[in-house]
Amino acid sequence: MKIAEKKALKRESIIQTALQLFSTNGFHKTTIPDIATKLQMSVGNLYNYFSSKDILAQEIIKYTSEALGEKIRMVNMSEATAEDKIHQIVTIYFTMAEEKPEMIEYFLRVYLSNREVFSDGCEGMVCVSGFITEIMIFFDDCVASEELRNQDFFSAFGLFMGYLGGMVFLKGEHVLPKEIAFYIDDISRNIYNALKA
Amino acid sequence: MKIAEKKALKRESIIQTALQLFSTNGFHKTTIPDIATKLQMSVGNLYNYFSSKDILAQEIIKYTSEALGEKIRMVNMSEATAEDKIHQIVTIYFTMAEEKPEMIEYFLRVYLSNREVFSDGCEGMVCVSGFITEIMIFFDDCVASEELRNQDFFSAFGLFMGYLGGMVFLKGEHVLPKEIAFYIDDISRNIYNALKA
Amino acid sequence: MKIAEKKALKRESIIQTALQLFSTNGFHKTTIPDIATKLQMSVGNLYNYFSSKDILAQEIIKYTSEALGEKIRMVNMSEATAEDKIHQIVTIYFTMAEEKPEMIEYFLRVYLSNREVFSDGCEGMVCVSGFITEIMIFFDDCVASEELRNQDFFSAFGLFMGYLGGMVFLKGEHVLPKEIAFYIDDISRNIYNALKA
Amino acid sequence: MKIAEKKALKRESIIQTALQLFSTNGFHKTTIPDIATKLQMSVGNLYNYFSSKDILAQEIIKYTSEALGEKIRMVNMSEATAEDKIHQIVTIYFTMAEEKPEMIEYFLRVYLSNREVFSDGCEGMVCVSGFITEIMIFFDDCVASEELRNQDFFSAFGLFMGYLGGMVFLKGEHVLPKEIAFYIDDISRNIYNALKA
DNA sequence: GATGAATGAGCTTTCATTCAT
DNA sequence: AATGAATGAAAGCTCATTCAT
Repeated sequence: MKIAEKKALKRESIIQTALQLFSTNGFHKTTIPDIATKLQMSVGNLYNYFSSKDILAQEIIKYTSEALGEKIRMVNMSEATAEDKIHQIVTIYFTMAEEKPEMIEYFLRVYLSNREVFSDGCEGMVCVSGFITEIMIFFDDCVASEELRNQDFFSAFGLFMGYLGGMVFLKGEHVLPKEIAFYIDDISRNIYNALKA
Repeated sequence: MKIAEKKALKRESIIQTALQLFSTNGFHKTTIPDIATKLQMSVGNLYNYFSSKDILAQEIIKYTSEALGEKIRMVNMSEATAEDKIHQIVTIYFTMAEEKPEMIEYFLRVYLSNREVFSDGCEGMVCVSGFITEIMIFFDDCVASEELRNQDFFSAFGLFMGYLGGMVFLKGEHVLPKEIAFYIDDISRNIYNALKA
Repeated sequence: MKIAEKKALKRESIIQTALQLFSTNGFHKTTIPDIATKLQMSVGNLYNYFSSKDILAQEIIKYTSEALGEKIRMVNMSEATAEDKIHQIVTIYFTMAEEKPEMIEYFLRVYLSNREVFSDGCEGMVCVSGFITEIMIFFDDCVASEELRNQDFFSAFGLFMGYLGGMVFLKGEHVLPKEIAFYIDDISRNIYNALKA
Repeated sequence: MKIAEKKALKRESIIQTALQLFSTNGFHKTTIPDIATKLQMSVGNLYNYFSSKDILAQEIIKYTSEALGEKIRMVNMSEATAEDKIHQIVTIYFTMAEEKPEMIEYFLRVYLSNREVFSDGCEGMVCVSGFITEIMIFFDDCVASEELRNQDFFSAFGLFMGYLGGMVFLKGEHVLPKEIAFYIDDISRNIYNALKA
């Protein structure tokens, strides 16, 4: 294996470990030594891969947003109806919340709330554009096919992002009386009703 | 003025100042000296009112939840239609986000994301019950009058809380192309469509 | 009751409460508010009786030394043999350690170890002279009657004070396998053997 | 020199410096910055060696107890009479009080009196077992050879520890009219008389 | 005499980052 | 590339003492 490849692999393993720790314990409660220890790596070497804790946090949000966006791209490329696509997106989101909760939790507990960490380097929403772009494509397509009502994109985006994020937050607080998967149908239907033409 | 009254007033002024600083700069980036300085008060004296930074944060979320819940109680007590009530709630929320943004931001940037701060003392959602209870009453009433479809409460609650919170988050990120008030009608309509019978 | 009397009574109740708290929790771990609270008294008022925490600690050691000295004075005034007097003193000391352990513990845990507190006001051993004086009289009497060997007073005093204090320390550490009273005979005998003519 | 060796050396130099400061100024009056400054070391780095001030205090008592125990082990291994061994132990103790007073003072002024510091980690007397064990061996040997009277170990241990400690305390208070060495013969004789068969 | 809110210096501890090896 | 000892500023919190009421 080439050196560059090995480096890329290690870079990704750092991202994944840090992602998990940040999500679970919070950005400020996770220390660089914590991350290094879990990786069985020295702190000094970690700094060879990411030049600061903030930069690391920013790379994680890009990575996560890209991963989520990629899944939604599949939906966009399919020939399904709007109603069906909504159901698929909700399913993807909640499945991820079940199987890789750290990704969604990172949005909620790290990105959302540590403005100062992301202000230099993630202005606007550039670091989450991977995800937003796909939602935008989905929405535009369905408006073009006259399945969804034409309205300001952010009204629709806020619904998706806020609703799904909110449910995962409630899950994280252990206040949901049922498994998150139970809500997929209800929520898909609510979203479709809200947006349909 | 009685001493007890003066103490209560000072207590509230601490809550309001801390609320603003926590919302703006984040919980971990706001120090006790920051709060004391802004209040022209000594650090030691602040601890005569709140025994720790965490306790202060918890008292703030209770205070905020109560204040928001009270406004929604007005709506619940009115004789309006479901569609109208939704519009009123959205208006209240966005008006508050415009006029007292720190309250909503506190939910998003402090309460939502610093689990460890609220885990001892705000288990479940007891510290935000003031707000949740009113949303629950609103929803139950409208289901009873057959204006809204009967479904799991959390599916509906997640929609409200998540959607509105999401929009305010986007506002805070300065990515919304229009004033937040502009979205009131669209969003009310979306929510009503999502939930109507 | 005269005002002066009331004041004296309150003064003594402060001494006793502070004595107990200092002995149990240590000088530095006991706060003035702790003492005031236990006395149901305001901190401000406590300062009307003792002008500082250090002064209070000094008054306590004088009080304690006086109380202990008084008991030994009884022994000195009796007509008993040296061997008997030693037994009586040991009994007094261990009985006190059982019934009012805070007095002995105060010697061990407060007076012994917080030099800086007693350096201004209790130089030499003036604050414990009440106790020392009586031991000195006891020793001189028994030497005069040729029951005890004549030797440097401090060699004898160190034996008494150190031995008895050491046993009470061991008691406080819960390492003694028996009740402290069990050791009275052994220890009296050891001391008598050590000092007898 | 290996890194591990250098670390061990530094660890010991911290122990010695802290030992001296704690003994002289008391545990609560000695701050971590005081210790770091004297070592020309940063505060943060000191915490790389000892995870808290309490832990440091505990390591010191173990170290001191071990050092003292080792000297007494020499006596135990010699073929001397009981009377002679007592004289040797007293000499060792007083010589140390003269030459390395901080070790003895640490027992008296730090270990003896700051119970809360040692309660978690030094329960019973485990942290001073190095010293106690040797005294126990000395006593058992001399009882076995019928030179000393058989009695409860703690009666004998309290005599040694308390008497010697008491004398060093008096020395520290500057109330002894003579050098401490002057008392060696008297005290050895008193102890021997107290314990002999 | 009595109150307790107020002060603020000072404490222990943490942690992102650097750099000699 | 890899190590981890070292730095030091800054955090949360405490508490003896004062003083207006």
